[in-house]
Amino acid sequence: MTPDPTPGPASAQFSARVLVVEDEADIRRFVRVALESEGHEVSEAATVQRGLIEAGLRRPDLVVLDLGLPDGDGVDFIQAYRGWSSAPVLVLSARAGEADKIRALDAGADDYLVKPFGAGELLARTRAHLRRRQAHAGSDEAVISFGDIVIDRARRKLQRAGVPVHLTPIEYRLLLLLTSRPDRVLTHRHLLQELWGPSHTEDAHYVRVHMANLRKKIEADPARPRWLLTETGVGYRFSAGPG
Amino acid sequence: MTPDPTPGPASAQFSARVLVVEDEADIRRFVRVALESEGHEVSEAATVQRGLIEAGLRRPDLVVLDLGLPDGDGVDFIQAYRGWSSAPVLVLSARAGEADKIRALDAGADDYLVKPFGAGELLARTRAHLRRRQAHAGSDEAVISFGDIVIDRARRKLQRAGVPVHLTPIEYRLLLLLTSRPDRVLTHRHLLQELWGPSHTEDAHYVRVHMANLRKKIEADPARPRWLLTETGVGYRFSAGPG
DNA sequence: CCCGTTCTTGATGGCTTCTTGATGCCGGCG
DNA sequence: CGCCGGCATCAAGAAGCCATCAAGAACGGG
Repeated sequence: MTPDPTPGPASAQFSARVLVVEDEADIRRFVRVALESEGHEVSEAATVQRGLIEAGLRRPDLVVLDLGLPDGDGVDFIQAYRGWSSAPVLVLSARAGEADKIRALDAGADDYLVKPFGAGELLARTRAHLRRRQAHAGSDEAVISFGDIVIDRARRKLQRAGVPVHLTPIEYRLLLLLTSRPDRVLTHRHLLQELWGPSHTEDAHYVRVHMANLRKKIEADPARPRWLLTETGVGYRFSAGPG
Repeated sequence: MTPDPTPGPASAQFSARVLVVEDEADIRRFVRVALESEGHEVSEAATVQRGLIEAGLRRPDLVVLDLGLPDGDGVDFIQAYRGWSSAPVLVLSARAGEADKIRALDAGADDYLVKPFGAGELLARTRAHLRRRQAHAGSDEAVISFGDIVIDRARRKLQRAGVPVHLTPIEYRLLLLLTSRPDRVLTHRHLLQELWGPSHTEDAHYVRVHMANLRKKIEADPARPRWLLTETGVGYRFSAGPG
């Protein structure tokens, strides 16, 4: 397929949202600093409870998870999280026993790193997971364009006929979700889950309002959309092709 | 509706083709025995050269790779292999240094296991990689076609003689139900249960109305259907074969 | 603490889809 | 030959879904 044109693997990195679930403040800071040095956007949580809430709110691309948390086992987190997300989970643990590793991996974790660990290895492993995730994530181009619209993902900016157009955070994420899966129908459930988290999968109304606002900004005739099409009773679709 | 496709952890395992590239016969055998105990089909190679040839021939779902090979560095293997395959690569190595790990992971490896390692951890990690791979494989192209009809399940689109045809949600689901069981008779009860739930298994009339609408859209002569056949007193059947 | 932006939430009207009843066809059977 | 059960078709009304507007709440920056 598309041969990898990247010269150095590590250089062609992109920025991701990472959630760190860890109760020890020192380690949390160590991990945060390391991840931020790669340009990632880091959020933190110190408990299982809080971790699941943050995960629902921030929708991270990757989770770094400590197994020993004050309010429960990290494996509980994984099982709950896997109920609605498939983002990679990298486990940190002081326990080096094989049984612990197997339990975490079989619960749905993707990697297991024993403390103490080096920042270099942590970052290399996150790169490996994010790289794989990105490879599967449809169009990963930095710039998407259609009609007179140009989306610059790196700068998070959108132009229409050369004129900058402002999108609110939800509008932007909604547009990216749709454009990154051209021609696919994304169900209300799916969109709600991605944008609002697993607890709001019923409020289809949210999507309609924001879709209307988005259409006003990028469609020539919002009442008869050319790009953002409605699939009645199902969801929405970004129609890429010409005509 | 559609249940979460993620199966249980270790239980719902499946058999995969695995290539082991390793020069030490003892370790090769150790790894082979472990993998075969999980039901995988194992092939072996002892050199980079031979490994690439085997990979081309066997098209493995996963590669277990030793870094220290007689005819070259395992990283060479990864780089060459990544040119045409994205199957997960799990590296085995006696070298525990961080620099070695980073180099292998950034070259395209997915995991790095330091010797000596336990069979349990090796298997848990392969399960993690294969599980992820399979989750993504679920979105493979599912295209059904018969006569001048093409159903693109991924895009939820239907074409007739190249012309897009719009189906309502119920029509679409009805058609999928029938086409997914070619030549089998689906009873009224069964169809009603699938489309309307267990509380409407008596209203056979619903099915007739929607079947009529569906036939109008995909049959050349709706009065004398070629694909969606009536089994009087029983239900309906999708007739796949020619003639 | 104030102000502007963004999100949520409710109301309304238009449109699509589904349901439901009426009607007619066909084949089997008395 | 006429009746009857199962089926196809049609069309009207009901129900559900969608677009849009607007007001108030929540949020974040200065």
